[in-house]
Amino acid sequence: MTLKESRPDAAPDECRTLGRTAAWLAKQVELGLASVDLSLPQYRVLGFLDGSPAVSSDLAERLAVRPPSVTAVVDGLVARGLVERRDVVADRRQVDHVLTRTGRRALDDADAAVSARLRDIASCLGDDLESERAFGGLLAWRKALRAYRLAQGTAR
Amino acid sequence: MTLKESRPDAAPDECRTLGRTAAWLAKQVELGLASVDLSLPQYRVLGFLDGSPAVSSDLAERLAVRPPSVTAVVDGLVARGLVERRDVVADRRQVDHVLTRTGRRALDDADAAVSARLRDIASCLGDDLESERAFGGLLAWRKALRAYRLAQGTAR
DNA sequence: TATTGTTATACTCTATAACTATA
DNA sequence: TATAGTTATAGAGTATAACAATA
Repeated sequence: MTLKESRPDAAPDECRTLGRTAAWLAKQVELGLASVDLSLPQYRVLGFLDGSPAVSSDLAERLAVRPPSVTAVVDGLVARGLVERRDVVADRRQVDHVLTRTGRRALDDADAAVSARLRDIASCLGDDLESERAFGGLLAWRKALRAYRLAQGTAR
Repeated sequence: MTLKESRPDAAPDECRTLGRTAAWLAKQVELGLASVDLSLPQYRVLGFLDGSPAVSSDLAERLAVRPPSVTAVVDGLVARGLVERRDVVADRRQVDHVLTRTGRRALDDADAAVSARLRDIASCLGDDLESERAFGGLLAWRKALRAYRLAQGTAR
């Protein structure tokens, strides 16, 4: 089909450029999020806050950004009423972040929008088995990212 | 092997939040790119220019951004000597973009850095079969994205 | 003194609107 | 008149450095 696929020894090359695929996939996620007026960083924050609240330093570590970036992203979410800042009584330097009811709804909408777009794209494979391979791969990456995070946590 | 065999009624929820995984994976790609001082948009441009040159409008369409964003991102790459702008003789309004030798090297380095990080993460799965499922999934997404792009092109 | 988070500031990526050059 | 791309400008996300409040 393409130039690369027709070459006999293309297998190593296919793996080498797999990061590009992840980069394009990320753009598709962004496009899906645009329909619910959310950015990728905002989506990550909401997703992390889903389940339990978190203080600023937790967010910075898990989002892999510096503290001022957390402030900036959360500012936007607070302004829209999706996240609420709360004082921490035990240590008054810290700030807790909780998902509001509106925030939960926004996250649900975002999940739906992105899922729909991913399904749309996967459906272009035509083959159900191949499609399952795509989503199964994403499940594997979720598992891997969790394990990786855990490993980083213990190594630190 | 299939998604639903592990837990009977977990599939809907697991699929619903799969976009979050793509979002986190994107962050990991960004972190990998940081080691070669490249951003996700820059990486997309270099990857698209790999193989053949492209005029600005082609880039805008394929990157899914507006024309001024192309100018901005390419400005940075031109300043670093990774991309070269060239006049198009047939239509002097257009501007062609080609990867320089330095740009090719930067792209190779980026591919290597991102691949290494992805392998690092996948290795946390412990299981080689599961790891293969992760990378196989990414291959499926690459195929899907190509098919999707093609479908969009014909539909337009 | 050390730590937590914010403010000040700057750079990149994104957009829209207005403009230039060419067709 | 229409099209390709850039410039002007603004907003979001990122960073570093400096600061305030608290431990």
